[in-house]
Amino acid sequence: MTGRRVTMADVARAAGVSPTTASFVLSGRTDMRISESSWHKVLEAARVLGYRPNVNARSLRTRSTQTIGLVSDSITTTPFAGEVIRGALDAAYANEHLVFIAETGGDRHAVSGLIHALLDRQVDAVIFAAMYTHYITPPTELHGRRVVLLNCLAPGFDAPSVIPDEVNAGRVAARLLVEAGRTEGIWAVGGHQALPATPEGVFAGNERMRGIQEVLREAGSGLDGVIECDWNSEDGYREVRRILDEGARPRALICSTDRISFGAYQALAEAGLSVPGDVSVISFDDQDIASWLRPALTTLALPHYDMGRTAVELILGGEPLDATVHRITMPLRDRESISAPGG
Amino acid sequence: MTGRRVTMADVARAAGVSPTTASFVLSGRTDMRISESSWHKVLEAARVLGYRPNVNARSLRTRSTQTIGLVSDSITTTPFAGEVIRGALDAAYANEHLVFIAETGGDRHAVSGLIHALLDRQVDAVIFAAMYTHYITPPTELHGRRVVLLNCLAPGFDAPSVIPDEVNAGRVAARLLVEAGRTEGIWAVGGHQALPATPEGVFAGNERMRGIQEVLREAGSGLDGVIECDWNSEDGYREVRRILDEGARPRALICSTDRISFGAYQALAEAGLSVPGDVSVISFDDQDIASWLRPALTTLALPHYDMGRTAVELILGGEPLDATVHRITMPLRDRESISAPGG
DNA sequence: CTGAAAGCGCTAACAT
DNA sequence: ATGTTAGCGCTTTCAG
Repeated sequence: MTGRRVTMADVARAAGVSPTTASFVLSGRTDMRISESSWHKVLEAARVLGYRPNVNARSLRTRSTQTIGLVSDSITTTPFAGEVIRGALDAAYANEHLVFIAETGGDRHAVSGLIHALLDRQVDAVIFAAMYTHYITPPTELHGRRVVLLNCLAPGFDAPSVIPDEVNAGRVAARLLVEAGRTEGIWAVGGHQALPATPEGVFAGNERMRGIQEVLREAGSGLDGVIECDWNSEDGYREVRRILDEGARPRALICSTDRISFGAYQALAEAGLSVPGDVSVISFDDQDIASWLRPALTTLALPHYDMGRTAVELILGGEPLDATVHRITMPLRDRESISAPGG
Repeated sequence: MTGRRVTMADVARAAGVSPTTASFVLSGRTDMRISESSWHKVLEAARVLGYRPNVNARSLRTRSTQTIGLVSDSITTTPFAGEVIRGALDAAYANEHLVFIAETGGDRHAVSGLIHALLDRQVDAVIFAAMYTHYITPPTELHGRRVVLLNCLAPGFDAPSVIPDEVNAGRVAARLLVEAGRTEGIWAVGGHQALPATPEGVFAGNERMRGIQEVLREAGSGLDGVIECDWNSEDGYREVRRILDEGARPRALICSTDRISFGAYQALAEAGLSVPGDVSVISFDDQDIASWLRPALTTLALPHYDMGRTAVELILGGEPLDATVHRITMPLRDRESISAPGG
């Protein structure tokens, strides 16, 4: 764009050496021996002329563009999307790569078009990311390519997956309650996310519930109730209000998302119930709002930054990309919404 | 990546024509006349072989990579970042372009490195974006290049800027209050954002205040007080609580961000004041939380999607990029936090 | 209407 | 230790 760039030929000419020599010193290769003086002359000429390599031209020979594509259904709209992008960007930049971001908006047709657009620009690999943790069947355009799956699983497809460790997050949540002495009156709000409206193959809820049940069982406890509802603040409010109205007296709420917790806080407040004394709340996600709530919400953070970073590191790590599933730890944000009963 | 791609030479050979002919039909050019039969043979061969052009190789001759770079200080972390990216992506894809996203994290050194990385890959243009609406001085690497400034202004730098129309948003906010009969007891929380800690050159607050003052003056009204504080929920809570404790009796709050409004709601609730009856609240930004609050928050939305889209459209629109400032309308989200006094 | 040939900026055999 | 040359996949002038 704008103005002819100085080429390697320009540098070679200015330095009084052949393009070959210039190429060797500029790409810092040592397998061909170059004299001190040539070395210096080339570097100096490059500096003076402000030489910069044309990565695309180079890639024509080397078949590597130092470029990664990240396609997703709607990653930029989701609250944490920025974090996976940021993780990916950081890891890429640390390895002198750049990343194309592409978003399909869930449109099957756009998926194909975007992947082609990426491939046409010779990306070294593509990260295929999903907004919800769920099972997918990767587009055929991706078969046989260097791919990493992000926040989704594709059994039978030969590529690594990077997903949050939901099972363990469930365990940590339950353990926290048990350690606080909250072993009865425990309700799970949001549950398995097993609703008619829920897209096929969503499994985050199931995994969390598995971890939760496992720990509660070991502690000789269990769930008083599981409310299957959508993972938003409105449903959180409505459903918690409903069970309260129906006479339930929960002592602890395990909310599937911070949005549900937000709604739950409102319903609890209206019923004159205090958090964490009357009802303790443990949540998942760690959206911004979790720290704004009063009392601040204890929650297990979706490790989106680490997921983005890990995906890129797998690609650039040099290891072959096999179908391993990488479960990324969901860190506990221990805040103020859990206490001993009445405490 | 993986497996040799089929080249145009392959297509030409399969179709029994020269590379030239293949090139002409595959790029759909009509200035050279090609026979019906050659035309058809080439297309058919391309289809059968699954030919896809190598955009990078092509760009070597055409000097266009159909690629845009978007650099920002920390766009991915900011709540709406996703929206500007999404706007940019949509506009780019509609024109068969792809976009590199790069983030500097505010590090001066990284700015230079990232812009070089972008330029080395021959992007057709770069969008330089800022998290806060403020004045900047563009990095020297960008001088003389095709550039669009996003959410920032750089007087003297020859590139268009795309920013939110804050002045008019201020007018709309004030007008709403006046129309609801809220002409006294109006406080601005957040104000000009003129704090010691605020980075130099931030001007969104100033512009809003200008619009607000202008309309209130015309209505024979004015502000009872302006609270300069940070634009977050904690400060919103603390400052509103403070003026309440000091005996102020506000009838309307103009909050600089939804986060401030969130804090204000808490302080108001604690003081037993109802929204919108006792105190009406008008806000700016339209974060997710605005619609979750009860009553839902009336706010002027930061037009991030449109800003991203506009920036790309300027680049691809064919018009030369002059130093025009494009002010994008901030749409009103008219919800439930404003009413007539006592209403 | 079509093809041969040069060249975009760079790398890599192969000579020297 | 360095230069010559070919070629990556594509476009484009110029001949035919």
